[in-house]
Amino acid sequence: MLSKHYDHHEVEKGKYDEWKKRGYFGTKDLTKTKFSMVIPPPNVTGKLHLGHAWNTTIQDIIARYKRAKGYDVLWVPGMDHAGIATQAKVEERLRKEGISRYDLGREKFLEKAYEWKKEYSETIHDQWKMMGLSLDYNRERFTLDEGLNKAVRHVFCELYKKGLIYRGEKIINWDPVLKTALSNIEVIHSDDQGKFYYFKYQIVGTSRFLEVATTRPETMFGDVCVVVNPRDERYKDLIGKKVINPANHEELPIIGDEYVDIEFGTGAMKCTPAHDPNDFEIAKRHHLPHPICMNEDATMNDLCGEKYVGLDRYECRDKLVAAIEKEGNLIKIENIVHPVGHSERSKCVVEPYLSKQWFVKMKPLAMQALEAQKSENRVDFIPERFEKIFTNWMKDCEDWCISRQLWWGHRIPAYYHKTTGEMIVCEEPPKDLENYIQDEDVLDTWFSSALWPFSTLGWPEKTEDLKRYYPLDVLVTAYDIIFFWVSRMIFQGLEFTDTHPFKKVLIHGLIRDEQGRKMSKSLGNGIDPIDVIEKYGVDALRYFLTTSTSPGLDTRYSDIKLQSASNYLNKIWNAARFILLNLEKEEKLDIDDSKLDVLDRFILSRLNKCVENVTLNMDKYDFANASTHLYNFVYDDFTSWYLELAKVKLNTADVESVRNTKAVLLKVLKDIVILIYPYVPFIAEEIYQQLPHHLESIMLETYPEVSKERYDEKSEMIVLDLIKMIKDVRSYKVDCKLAPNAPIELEIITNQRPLVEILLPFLKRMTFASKINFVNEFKDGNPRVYQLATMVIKDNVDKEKLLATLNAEIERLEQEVARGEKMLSNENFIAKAPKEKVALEQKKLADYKKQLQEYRDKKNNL
RNA sequence: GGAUGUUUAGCUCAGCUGGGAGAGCAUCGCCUUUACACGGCGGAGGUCGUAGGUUCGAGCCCUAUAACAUCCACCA
Repeated sequence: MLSKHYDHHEVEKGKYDEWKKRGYFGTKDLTKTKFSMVIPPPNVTGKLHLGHAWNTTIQDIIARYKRAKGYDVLWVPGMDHAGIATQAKVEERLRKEGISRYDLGREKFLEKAYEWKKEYSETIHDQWKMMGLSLDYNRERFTLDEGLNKAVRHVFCELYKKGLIYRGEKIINWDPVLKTALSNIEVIHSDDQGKFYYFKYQIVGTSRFLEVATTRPETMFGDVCVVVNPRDERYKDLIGKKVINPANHEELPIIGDEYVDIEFGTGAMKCTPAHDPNDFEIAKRHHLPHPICMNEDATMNDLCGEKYVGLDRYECRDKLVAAIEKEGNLIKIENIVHPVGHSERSKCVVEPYLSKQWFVKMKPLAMQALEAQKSENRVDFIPERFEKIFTNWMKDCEDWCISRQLWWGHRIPAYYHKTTGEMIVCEEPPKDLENYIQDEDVLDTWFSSALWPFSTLGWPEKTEDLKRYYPLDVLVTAYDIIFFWVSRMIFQGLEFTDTHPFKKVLIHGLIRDEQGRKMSKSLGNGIDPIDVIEKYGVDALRYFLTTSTSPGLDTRYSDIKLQSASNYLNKIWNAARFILLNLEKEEKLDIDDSKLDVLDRFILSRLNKCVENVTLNMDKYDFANASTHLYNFVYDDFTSWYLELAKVKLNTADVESVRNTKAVLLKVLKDIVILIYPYVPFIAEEIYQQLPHHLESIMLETYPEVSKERYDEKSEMIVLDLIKMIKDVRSYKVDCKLAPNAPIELEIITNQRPLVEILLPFLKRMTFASKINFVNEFKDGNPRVYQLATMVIKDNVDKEKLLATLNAEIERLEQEVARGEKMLSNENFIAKAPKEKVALEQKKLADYKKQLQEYRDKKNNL
């Protein structure tokens, strides 16, 4: 039997292992329609946070819902090796031991990285278990495992053959701390405080100077010219002349190029082709060289002269500016705020850097993806607006730099001949491998993640899983990785599988702290899901995460909402407890339709409408709305009314009625438990196991179906009338400062006496009425009008008070009548509004008028 | 510089194709009624950011505008 209070520790115990052991998480029935998802593989860098909890709970709800709906569900788990992120963590750990990765060498370092992976994948598994995720562990994958490596090599080589992957020397974003290239989206631009240095460049052969401004003086060692706009009247005569670079006193040509903005700065720009993408383009147009002036760690190289070689770029900047100032060539320094790129991982300022890297040519792939959005291969974004974010990015994304100067990752399958230097790109290493050196670089993590929807199913092999489960039905992810991941899966999927990788992508937001700030390590405002689970239970956490949120929007963590979720679960728990206390063990309880009374028909009607609304919203992946419908049903219709009224029924001597009431209670409870089960599987299973005649587990149950024949407007109307009467008596008692259980007498006038008589025992019990009399007219008191009857609460209050309440009621009705008359006297309304709406308003007006008359009569009779 | 989102009760947020403003929490009052005080019952609380427009009718549609948030972007 259920304990008095719901104890999440007790409830959660042992269930997950049991489910897993019995194989409920796997696929089995090939006759069913398939429904497939893959988990967004978490990085093996550390513990999972609330964002992961949110993301995976959504998927688990979908998986559990779809299983209950009769689908053969596949949900593939896995993790991402997270190249840069993990390597940085491992290096950091080594550094604490006083070792660098170079001390270990590639192979030994990778061993350390695998140790790290093993450690954190265990943590992640523990967390998945805690969250109750129904993942199919038999199909778990890792982005660096052998199968996925094969997929990666295949894709690389195919794209290379098609000319969609190339190696080239371009300006890329260089992270000097991690010493690797980055892709454009791994660079975070922020407006930083900086300085704008104005220098004098002496024009050769004259004593005149050209003023040039820069934010990065240290790059002056790599300058090849000064550029002005040929339409700039001030400078156009200078084109072809030369100036002295104040940094190294070398001569620089002055050239003309339309790129330069006449209005900006001094209108004369220094040009550093190897350290700025625009400058690189200019140099290319003018056939100028592109000398590099920094090393990989952003220290100055030997191009910079003895005084500066080996200095860090910022140290060099300060020294150089001081030197130029000493020579009298510094004009001024302005403080400015300008956009500066930072490495997503190391946070350091990225250095635009000329370097030989591998790139994916994006245009053709992007075009294909954009075209597909207009076809049946489209991916539906939920909410829709995220499609625009995706297409806009696709439209003008640049080539994707995929090579990383790291060790932890998929090594690029390119080989260079030791003597000839010839390069070959091939899936399997060349037979005479001893004559070749493999490319040292590894691929961007996202290169392998992009293949995740199909590589996890065995692609490029034509596996049974691939045939049956691909493409996926839905992908669930937060909006912050649309560019990194979603878009890349889409174009790779289209390119290699000829179909969209998933039909729908469900986008959710990010979780913030209670003040609405992002959770971050530096703020120390992160919340560990484990602590929340300990305090409120995983069911409450899951319920909070998926119901107090709006599609696509961020949400705030809220202790209060978790409390509230936990209270709700306790409510269901106790409703179940009450029902089970009233059931005989193993009693066979089927609803006998011929014995249903108006209350039963009422609750079954409401239940079916609830099931309809919940299902509708579950199918739209609108979990907040779905849960609200259920919540309202549980609180209002079920526990506040049917359950309370059923207590009266259970106390009667009519054995058949009692039995049927129990059957209805059980039916409603069971449906509620199954409806809420996808959100809160642990408590649902616990209650379910207490029900008579249950299956082995709630995981094997089928979702309630709507029975429209249970819809019963008349019974609803009748019970709502009863409810209204009860509520009126209750508020009357509060108004009169009477105790809720104070005895009271009621008088009723009705022309539907048989119906009303059925309601009497309930009215009596719920209002604590000592007497209810049917009368033909009221001698005094305030008549209250209902659909079925008119009712007076007998009391001995004085006339004045009665008059006051009558007047208040009359005033309210007058307002209603005025509203209706105004609306209906509007010719345009009559003419243009839908007929049903007009009819409805007319009926309402008539009702109000009738009521008003009754109240006025009563007042006059006083 | 572009783009998107948000703005509704004290707080956090719902409000579905335009047809009488809702929930949770907080607050006030009453109640230990045998499922639940992690509770029940009854209240109070809103010019729906601002200004126009469309419409018989606008929280919802359109146009401006403000504030906040986020994303994208190579201005030296």
